[in-house]
Amino acid sequence: MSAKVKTRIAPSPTGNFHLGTARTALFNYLFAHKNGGEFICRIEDTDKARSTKEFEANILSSLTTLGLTLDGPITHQSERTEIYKQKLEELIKSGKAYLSQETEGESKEVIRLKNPGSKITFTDLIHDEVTFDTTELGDIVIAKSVTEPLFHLAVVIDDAEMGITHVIRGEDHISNTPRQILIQEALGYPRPQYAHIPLILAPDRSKLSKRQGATAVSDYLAMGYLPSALINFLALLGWSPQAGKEGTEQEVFTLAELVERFSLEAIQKSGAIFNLDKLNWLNREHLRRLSTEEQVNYVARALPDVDKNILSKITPIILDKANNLEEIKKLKEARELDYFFTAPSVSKELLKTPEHLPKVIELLEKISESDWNMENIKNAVWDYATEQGRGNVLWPMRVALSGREKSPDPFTLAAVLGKEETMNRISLYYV
RNA sequence: GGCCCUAUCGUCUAACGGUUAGGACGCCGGCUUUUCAAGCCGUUAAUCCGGGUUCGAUUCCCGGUAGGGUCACCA
Repeated sequence: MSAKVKTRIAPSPTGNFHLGTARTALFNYLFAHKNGGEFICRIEDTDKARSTKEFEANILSSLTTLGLTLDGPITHQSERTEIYKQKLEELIKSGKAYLSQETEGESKEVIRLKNPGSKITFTDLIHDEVTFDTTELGDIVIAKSVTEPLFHLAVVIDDAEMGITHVIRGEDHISNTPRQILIQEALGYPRPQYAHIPLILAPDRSKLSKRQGATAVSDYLAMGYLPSALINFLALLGWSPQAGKEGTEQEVFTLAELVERFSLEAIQKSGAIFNLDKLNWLNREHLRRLSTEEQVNYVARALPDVDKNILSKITPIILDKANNLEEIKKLKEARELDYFFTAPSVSKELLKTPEHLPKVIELLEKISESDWNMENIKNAVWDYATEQGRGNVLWPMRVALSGREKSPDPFTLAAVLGKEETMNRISLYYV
């Protein structure tokens, strides 16, 4: 009989929710759900000096926004000193740990674990057998005092007491594992299954840090990356849906679809570089899958001052040009969107062949207000444009409307601007 | 430096020991109802090196090299 699968994410609130932690959380979530188990969160706030409530709030809200729901209450290590104290006393009583008088620096007492000094081999679900010689570790410090447990001790006690069956965490913890197993054995706890996932790397293959740019999930959320896109991207970083005979070449997934396909076997052994190009592509893909209303609301986040009616007309055009909110803001700052709101002033040179404009006006005049749409506008000028050379007619028409060398096509522009505004703008250059 | 982990296109990755080494992003090129973008199509591009084992190694073993992680009274 095997116990029900239970996984956890154990962030310490000493910084905003990191991309790497998010991916670890995702893999824990996917594994638990795939196996009908539970996924929970434990806040590791034993370092009172560095932990803050603000960071904790950032971590929790990021988790929620990403859709990584928890299957149990959130626990705080700071509230569990009683159990640590009890276990610590137990260890000391049995002689497995002892009070050690430190002579270096200020002299005071800490609690050390008596290290039997053996080789420890554990099975890692991703790396297979891993062996460490623990002799060189010495007697490790497990607490500053009976009421001040250190990381390794707290982790071991909590994982065991909370019934964690699978410890899925970053590879940076792989060398911590033997010392935790030592504590585990002293306490008589069973050993959970371990899976150490490779790290996320910066483009220069170094550890992803603030130096190379944003590392917090909340930063990416603020830049307009959709939670679903972020999840999708993180999943593909180190895990492959192509592996195995059930493999697929599909790349765009929802969280539910990821749960369906996930397996630890398909996780890569080596580190993966964070590739912004791919994230942008995925964000676009997820943006396209949003409903029209959701898309308009999305664009509104970057253009809060724009009238809703206009916004709903230009949303498809904007989403054609931008991958995220930042890019939309840039379009606005570069005045690329101005022609949607105010008539441009256009130089005669840019119009190239304005002599065709009178005819264009004549043709457009025949369309009634109620029939004013892209299809009809195009039909109205198309034959004339084809006859005169399309560029000769379409170019000045488009430039009169946008004032720009580059812009959406004239039919789209005219439809968005409406009949009156379109006629006014073109009439300005009536020769 | 000790210990540990890792090594397929630029990047993310696929390939029961037998494949023209596949897909995706990006790049480059082409197509389209002017331009830009989008879209569609296509091209370019990889098994770190050296030894084994084998009829046959991307795949298994050993060594080297390179990269990463870790060596706290942080987590």
